[in-house]
Amino acid sequence: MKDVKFNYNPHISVDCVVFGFDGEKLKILLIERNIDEGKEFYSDKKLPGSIIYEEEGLDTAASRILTELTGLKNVFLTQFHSFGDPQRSSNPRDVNWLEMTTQTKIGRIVTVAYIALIKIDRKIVFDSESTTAKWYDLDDLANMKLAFDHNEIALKALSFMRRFISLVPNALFELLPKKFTMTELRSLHDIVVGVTSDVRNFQKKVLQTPGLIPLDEVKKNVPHRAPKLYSFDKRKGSKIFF
Amino acid sequence: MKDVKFNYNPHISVDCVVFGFDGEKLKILLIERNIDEGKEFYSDKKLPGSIIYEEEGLDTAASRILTELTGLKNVFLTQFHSFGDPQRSSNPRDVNWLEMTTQTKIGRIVTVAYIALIKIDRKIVFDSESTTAKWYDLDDLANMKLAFDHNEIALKALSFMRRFISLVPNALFELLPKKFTMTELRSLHDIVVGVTSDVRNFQKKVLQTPGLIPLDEVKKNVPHRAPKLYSFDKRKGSKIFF
DNA sequence: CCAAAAGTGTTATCGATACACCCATGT
DNA sequence: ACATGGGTGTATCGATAACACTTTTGG
Repeated sequence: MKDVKFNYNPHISVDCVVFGFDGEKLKILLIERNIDEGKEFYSDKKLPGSIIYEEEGLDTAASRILTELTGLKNVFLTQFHSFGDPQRSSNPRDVNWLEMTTQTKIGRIVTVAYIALIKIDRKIVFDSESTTAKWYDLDDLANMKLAFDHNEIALKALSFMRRFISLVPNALFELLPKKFTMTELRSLHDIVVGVTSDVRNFQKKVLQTPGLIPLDEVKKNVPHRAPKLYSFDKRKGSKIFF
Repeated sequence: MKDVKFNYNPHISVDCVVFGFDGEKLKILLIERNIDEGKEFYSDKKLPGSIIYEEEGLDTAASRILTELTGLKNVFLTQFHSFGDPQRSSNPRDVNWLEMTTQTKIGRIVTVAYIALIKIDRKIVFDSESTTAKWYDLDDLANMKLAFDHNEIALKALSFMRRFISLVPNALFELLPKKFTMTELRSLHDIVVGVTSDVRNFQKKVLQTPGLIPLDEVKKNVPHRAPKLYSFDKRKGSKIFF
């Protein structure tokens, strides 16, 4: 063992990259951060996250964060990567903000990042204890400068999510409302995987999915032929989870 | 922000699950840990790992650990999961050992785990500063009680590795010597993926791999027909890495 | 000459792809 | 009646899977 001191004081945080789908585009949930800089307010965005509590597991921390933020429980949540560049929390604005909100002297932070997939139609409480969250187009990410290295985290989350969906397509249903149309499913799939599927072939394949249930019901209030609704029974779907 | 104290003192470690292949079986590299318990010595095994240094990135820490342990550089190394159960480092034997070797009071530890794939024939320095490492059959893992939650980590590493190889089969070449036979490649592949491939079909597919070079050379000192040798040029292989 | 593993092609089956027209509904 | 998206089947192609005998070498 080298003569190295290990008594510095790092912190561990969990951040969640929360994805949604509004029927047309992929969305990401971001928190607005307002910083009082004396002469003016500075405002930007960040991923939902928190330093983990002393006796808290990582998965537990991630679902706590989501529940505090959105009021939702039983959300699809999976860890995907940890970020520990020593410089990642060195921006003075970030450091000040952290020490203000935590009331603690903060040195280095290692962040364990999670992906969450949520049904955007579930009514969400967006004002937990003075933070506000909003959905943003994923496409706009490139033009936003998020706090810390959250741009990098979100990008990596996106590429992980795409890979994950190709591996476990059933996870797509986490992003759709309980009842959805074939077209919704297909356009979501195509956006995520980055292809344009043939309508008939897509349908053919999807109808073989165990757990997919065609309902005796059509979507209402559409200005054309009403599309059939489907739902998905998780317990019957094959789960190749981790 | 809740009224929660964040000034407890966690530590972050990086552990490496190092895989090798001896021509027949998958191997894992473990470190022998000897604990002086007063009346007797207790000895068990653990994954190679270390608390990260104060100014060290995660990937950097992982390759430092590997270099210190084996003398190897440029090893295939990829992060796969972080472990942060609050109870995971609560075994008194583990705590004592940690505090002895680090000379630091250790509370909770979050571990970022990596997978390494190495060519078992590269000559390896196994005695770095009083630790000894050895290759063990992966099959024997179930019968060994490793330190901390290292059994769990190793198991998860294995399942990650299998999935990873199915996705990026080229990574198999990281486990083979520079020159290898088709049979070696196939049996390695079959062990990892858990199938038994047809000899001819396997050959057909593999020969299409960009970067695979048949050599004008055969393996020597075999008690039967000498098999052809192949090598693999990484730069020409398609890399769907992360 | 015997044992042991290496090397080598063809056929059948299954899954993936390409493709175009009529239908139901709201305005 | 028309505009808009919904719904449906067949034929081709390519990839994967099945399958067995001859060759080389060392002992």
